[in-house]
Amino acid sequence: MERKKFNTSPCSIARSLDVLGDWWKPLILRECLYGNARFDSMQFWLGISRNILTRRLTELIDEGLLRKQAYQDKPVRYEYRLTEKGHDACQILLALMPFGERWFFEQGKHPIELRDRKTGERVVPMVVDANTGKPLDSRNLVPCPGPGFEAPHDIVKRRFVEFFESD
Amino acid sequence: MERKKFNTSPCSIARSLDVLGDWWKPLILRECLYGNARFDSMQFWLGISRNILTRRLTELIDEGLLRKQAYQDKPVRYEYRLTEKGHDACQILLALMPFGERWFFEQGKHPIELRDRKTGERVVPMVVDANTGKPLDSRNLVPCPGPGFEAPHDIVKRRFVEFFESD
DNA sequence: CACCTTGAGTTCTATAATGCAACTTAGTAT
DNA sequence: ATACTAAGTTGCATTATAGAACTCAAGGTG
Repeated sequence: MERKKFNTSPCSIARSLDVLGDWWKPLILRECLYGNARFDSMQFWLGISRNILTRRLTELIDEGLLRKQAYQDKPVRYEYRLTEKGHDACQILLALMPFGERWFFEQGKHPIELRDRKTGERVVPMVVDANTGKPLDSRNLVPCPGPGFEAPHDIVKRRFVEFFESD
Repeated sequence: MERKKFNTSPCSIARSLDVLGDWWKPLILRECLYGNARFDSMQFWLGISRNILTRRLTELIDEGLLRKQAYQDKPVRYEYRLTEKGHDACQILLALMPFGERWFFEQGKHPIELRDRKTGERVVPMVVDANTGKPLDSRNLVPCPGPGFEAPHDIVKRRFVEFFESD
């Protein structure tokens, strides 16, 4: 059966996952972010099958995260570059880093770190509240219907009753 | 063929994806975060197949993101709760939200928003640099070998030459 | 000129994962 | 005695994935 789609789900997380929710796509974006933008090179460093890489690249282009650009003619050769949307998606990669560093490597033994391109200063991604600048703890958060919430009332009620009754 | 594993990759992103990199696991975590912690209810709201849900839940438990807890005996019934690691993984869900809101919903028409459990204040996740508190733009970042980087020198060189030559 | 190499894909095949529906099991309610 | 609920299992048809081999166009080499 075909994979379930989330592109009509009333949830930002689900819709984002529809575009990014597999193992390869975020890693392909990582390679683009790292400046490794060509087919064979990506294939080598990722260890991905070539047919799968082809498919993922066209999906990422269709979804607007990458664009294909020729870097030479005769023979024409392409590289894949991040669009603005693609760069925005990299925020999610940045959020993956501290989680991975914390749980899968010894303290202070992370294999790769980020630096500012100009200053060379170390950069450590962290998720905060945009309004207060304070770190977020998911234990203190509750989901609420936003301005775009549309659903039959009984469903809403059922859903949010469930949200709030459980603690 | 069996899915490729990234759990030995020297990359925090790849290792994180090994645990979270599919469509369902982050959504299951979302349901737990939203307080929707029981099998049938999850299955209903997610629209996931029951056998897949079973498998994903046991994987999430094995990976230490969830724990199974009985909420009644006779008959014994369970709910799934986030561990500390699971709550930490929710940071990634938080990072998915602004991306989804920006690219898949009209401005100001997001269906769900987060509020502080105590104050009720709206909370908007954002990825910043932990040191400066400034927002991060992936265009200004370069990856560098970290303290835990271990690889034959020629590989390192090839890899990072590629990193820096581009652009 | 015949052959090799490079970059970027396609095609083919065996194995694994997914979605769907139906079935199980233990205890409770009518 | 039958129905219902929660939490799964089982079986089956359809897809997706990994891996390897093949294609194609252009340039370089002996």
